[in-house]
Amino acid sequence: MVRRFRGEGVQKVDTKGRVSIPASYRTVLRDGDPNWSEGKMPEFVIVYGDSRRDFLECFTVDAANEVDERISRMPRGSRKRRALERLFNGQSLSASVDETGRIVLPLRQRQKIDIKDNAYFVAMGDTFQIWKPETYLASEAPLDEVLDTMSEGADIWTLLDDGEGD
Amino acid sequence: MVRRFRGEGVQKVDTKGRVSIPASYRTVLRDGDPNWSEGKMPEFVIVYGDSRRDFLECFTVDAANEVDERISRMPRGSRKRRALERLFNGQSLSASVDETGRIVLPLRQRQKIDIKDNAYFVAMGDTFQIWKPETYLASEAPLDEVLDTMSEGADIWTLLDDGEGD
DNA sequence: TTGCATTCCATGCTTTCCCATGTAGTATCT
DNA sequence: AGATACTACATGGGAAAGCATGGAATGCAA
Repeated sequence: MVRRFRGEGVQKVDTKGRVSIPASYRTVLRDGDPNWSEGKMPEFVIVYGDSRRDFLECFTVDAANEVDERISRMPRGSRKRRALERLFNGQSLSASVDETGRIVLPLRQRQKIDIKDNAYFVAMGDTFQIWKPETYLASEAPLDEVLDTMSEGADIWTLLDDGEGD
Repeated sequence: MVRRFRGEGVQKVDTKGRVSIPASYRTVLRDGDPNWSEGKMPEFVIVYGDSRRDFLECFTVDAANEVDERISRMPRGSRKRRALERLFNGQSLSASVDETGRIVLPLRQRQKIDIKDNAYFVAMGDTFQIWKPETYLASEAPLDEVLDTMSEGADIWTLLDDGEGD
């Protein structure tokens, strides 16, 4: 079992686009980078996608390789495969953490998700996401309904037993 | 059957957020950590959740993996799954017991449940919870009603036979 | 030579590490 | 039984390391 990203929070983005990767994420990135060795800093993959995506999705090298592999098992030339290839190979970039624990988010990507000077990091198990804080809050609002409509005092973990459902 | 957490009680929290994990819990944490080996200290996962939660919920690594697995079997992108992912991946952190049997509760999490210098530990079978003592007492009050309504001298274990119910 | 990206250095703060102490409870010895 | 030695646990403090962040200096290219 591989170590998983955990936790969420805001990080500052300076005028040059530099952002600190939360320290706890860095160790996961390191563990997930087969090329990493003592003294070097880990690399990872940022998928930004097309205009429909309003966040950046970040993969460890291992996780990215796994996705690549799964794509390569799809029927060559199928529409689904081509769509995934465009997203995952085309609309992505690789990044490398620097000695101070930061990466530089290129202007293009910052503009894409409309980030100014704060970025919201959210762990998602084997990936993590980078959002404009306001966008994230808004996107999560619908989920609050799920919680709100649960009977008072009910334990959210009961959702685990609900099987399918919406 | 895995070993289960038992017992409850207060522990001091110092100015740095350090709290001793009750010794009896530590052995359970150790047994529930597949990565544990002689000499190392066990890790576990703390779920803090959103503003609706006023306690911290702690999972052994094994228990956390099981939850992760169950989440991963839910339909991708469904609201329930996303709510659980946010809770379990995003609003959580992993902790590691140190050589003196303590963990550090980050300031953010302490403030979230309004803990100052005492924390109340409550065993819940395969998890345990950390509460602000006063909050816990208040939350337990409703349960007293259950007992109050039982006929005088009745054995509380009869509840076990009542089946589902409220 | 102005704009942007990459390095290097600087700082305040948080977290970790290491060592120390008090107190039970238990074991050992006489 | 009583005194002494041990051990495990809960807790505290100070020093060192790590982290998030900002700014200046350097390199490079349109």
